[in-house]
Amino acid sequence: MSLSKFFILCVLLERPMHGYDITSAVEQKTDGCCSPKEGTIYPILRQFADGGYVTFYLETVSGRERKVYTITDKGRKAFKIGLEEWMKITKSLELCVPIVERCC
Amino acid sequence: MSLSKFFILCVLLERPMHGYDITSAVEQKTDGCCSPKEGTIYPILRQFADGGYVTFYLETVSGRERKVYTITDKGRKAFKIGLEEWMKITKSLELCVPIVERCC
DNA sequence: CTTGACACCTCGATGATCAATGTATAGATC
DNA sequence: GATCTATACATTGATCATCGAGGTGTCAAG
Repeated sequence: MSLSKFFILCVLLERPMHGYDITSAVEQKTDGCCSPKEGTIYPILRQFADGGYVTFYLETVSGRERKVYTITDKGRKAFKIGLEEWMKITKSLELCVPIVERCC
Repeated sequence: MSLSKFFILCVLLERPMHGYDITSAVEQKTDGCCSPKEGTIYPILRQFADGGYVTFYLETVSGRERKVYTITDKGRKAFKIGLEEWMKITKSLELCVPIVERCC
């Protein structure tokens, strides 16, 4: 799973969101390190919807139509696996912290 | 910085290594989540050498020639920045742990 | 009535990565 | 002594991920 996909699932975990909103949520969440553009997220969201990782419903807010995406159980499980991997890697990365502190 | 680049710098932080060795070190370090292939690491290592992030010397071990790569201060600094970003993201990801524990 | 923010989308180009292949040596196995 | 496996370098074309730029349309502010 790419980082973009991982973080899209991550922000949807908090609350349902529409695509445009997801972009800024991911950027915020990752402190600007991961900021997927529209050309990235819309294809991923369709993939996610096709694969059953998210569902969406249409909403019309002041004349503008939105697709609001909600994460499914399948999506949550996929994210959980990714999260466990992230934390496992974090543990071994923590050993590097004192080394870089010493050198830089 | 891609994850492959990040983890290559990470394993070189521990000790100088030759390319073939880096592959398995990264795979170990990341628990198999990130396992860059030869077609990935050799171009990156050349990029790193060109950019001054690593240096290398030639070594001949039982007839076989090796390039042993050592991380430089510049490489360490670059890794440090990546590591700080990683840890910052980890902090906000930690908020997700109780949520996925509850749901899955 | 134009500009900017919102919200969707697509497409070609670029970049990252993989899978496959090639070269060569050492040492083990048969 | 032929063959196989592991080590070690490297390149190549294919594929996948992502970006940048553009297009559509609405609404509100200036």
